[in-house]
Amino acid sequence: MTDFSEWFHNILEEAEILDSRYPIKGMNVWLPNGFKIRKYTLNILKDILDKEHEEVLFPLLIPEDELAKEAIHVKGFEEEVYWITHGGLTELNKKMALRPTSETAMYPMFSLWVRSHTDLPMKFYQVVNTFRYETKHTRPLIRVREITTFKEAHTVHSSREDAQKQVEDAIKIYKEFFDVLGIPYLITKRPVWDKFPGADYTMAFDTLLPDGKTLQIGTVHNLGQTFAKTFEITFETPEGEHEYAYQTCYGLSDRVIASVIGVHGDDSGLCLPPEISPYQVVIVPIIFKKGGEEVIAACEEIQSKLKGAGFRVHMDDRDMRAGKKFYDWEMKGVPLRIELGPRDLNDNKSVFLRRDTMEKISVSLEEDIIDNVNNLMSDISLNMREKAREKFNTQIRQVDNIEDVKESIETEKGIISFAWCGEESCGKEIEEIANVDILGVQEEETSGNCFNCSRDAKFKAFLAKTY
RNA sequence: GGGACCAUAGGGUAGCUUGGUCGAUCCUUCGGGCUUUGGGAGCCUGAGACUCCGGUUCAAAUCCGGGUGGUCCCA
Repeated sequence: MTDFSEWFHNILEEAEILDSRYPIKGMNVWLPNGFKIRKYTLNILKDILDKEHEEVLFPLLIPEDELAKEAIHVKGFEEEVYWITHGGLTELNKKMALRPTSETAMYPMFSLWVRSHTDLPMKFYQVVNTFRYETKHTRPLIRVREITTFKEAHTVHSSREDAQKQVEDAIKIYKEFFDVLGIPYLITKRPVWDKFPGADYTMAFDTLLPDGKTLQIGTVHNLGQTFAKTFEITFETPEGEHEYAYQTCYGLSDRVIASVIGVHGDDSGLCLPPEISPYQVVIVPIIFKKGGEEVIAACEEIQSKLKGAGFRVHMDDRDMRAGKKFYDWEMKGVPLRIELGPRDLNDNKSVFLRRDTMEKISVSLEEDIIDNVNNLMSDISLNMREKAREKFNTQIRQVDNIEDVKESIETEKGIISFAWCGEESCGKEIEEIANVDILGVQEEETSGNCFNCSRDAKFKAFLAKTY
């Protein structure tokens, strides 16, 4: 994978994930295969969220005055809001925004819903499309004008501690989710100048793509009482007082799919975790003129067994050469391929090929195929996760001198950890010198001095080239 | 925020500098036919393109301006 950009662009098309030729910059069409990956991925997330959250759906349009209410927040988005100015030929009295995110759509309603401390906590999420007028270089799934899959959760609490705990819970939820997908991540607290507009602080998940640049794949914000004050979200305490609520919100987007593709993919194409692969098993019958029926019958039997056990199975009986089918399904990232030909049938066996290792395994047809496939699937998941994590870890390294950063990042890319004082002016300086972004900090005990300004180091911090 | 480059069949490209040879090249893809099938088969046959708007010119894929879209670099 010498040029990730090109590889990524090609694989989206070849694996029929999405069609980026839609005639609006930064807007793409989900194709059936991509849509399935998206669907199964969402199912995993929803299963986790549904334990403690309620799913809701808010309107796409936000009236101008609501969007403008929270000054800091709106400032953060003003350059990239799409506006609806007309209804038919009539110019609207009040413009309406296409949501860039839904705080200002939801919170006026929260203000109506939240009355008493007994209403709290409230935990909602929705999966919607959001719009941002990107003027720079867009790229499918990574930087788009229509985020087609924005999963945003919003919670309301009666105390600062509760909100704080929710942030931790949200991080746990996202960890669990990314672990299922085998996507490694670095969790940091974003620097103040890079937090969500209006938030007290922002926790973020970053992963690494094959070109050594980090991709932000999830964020968790503690909103404190900022929005509650703006939108008058108050509750009555047990003592009969009225207090502003405490809020959090956290989100994931299409970038999750981009990271699955980027993190696990290789020169053969996609490599999908079984959990989200549209087909988990593909059966390829090797057919000759003679004996074709027996081979097909044996394949069909395997297929129906596996389908019965709940696997997503496909038998590829297209009229082409077997080799072509092999390349095709490898490119599409199907975790397991089962080949069966007359020779195998004679020996009462079949050939398995696992996509993650490209390892061929001879499997007797007498063994319990369901157990066998089950084990392989969990093995593949596990191996993919570990392989990705290992690779990720080798790309995080510590650098002790600001002088070395620029060269280190340019030659080796990846993520650099360093001791940092935490001062904004110093941070901006580091970003300028090294031509990178500071991802954020981890708040653990740190001794020594800031590697730039030599003041006492307060944090272990991370920097990288980012998307 | 600033700058550079690019746009030719579904995808990837040649042609553009020096306008006419273009009725546009090659690979792939797609349709039909024969033959094949244990790692991208072969042969025959057919389909498919000059981004859009305007300008210069006897003549524009080719030159000029703008729109849209794409790619990259710097802040």
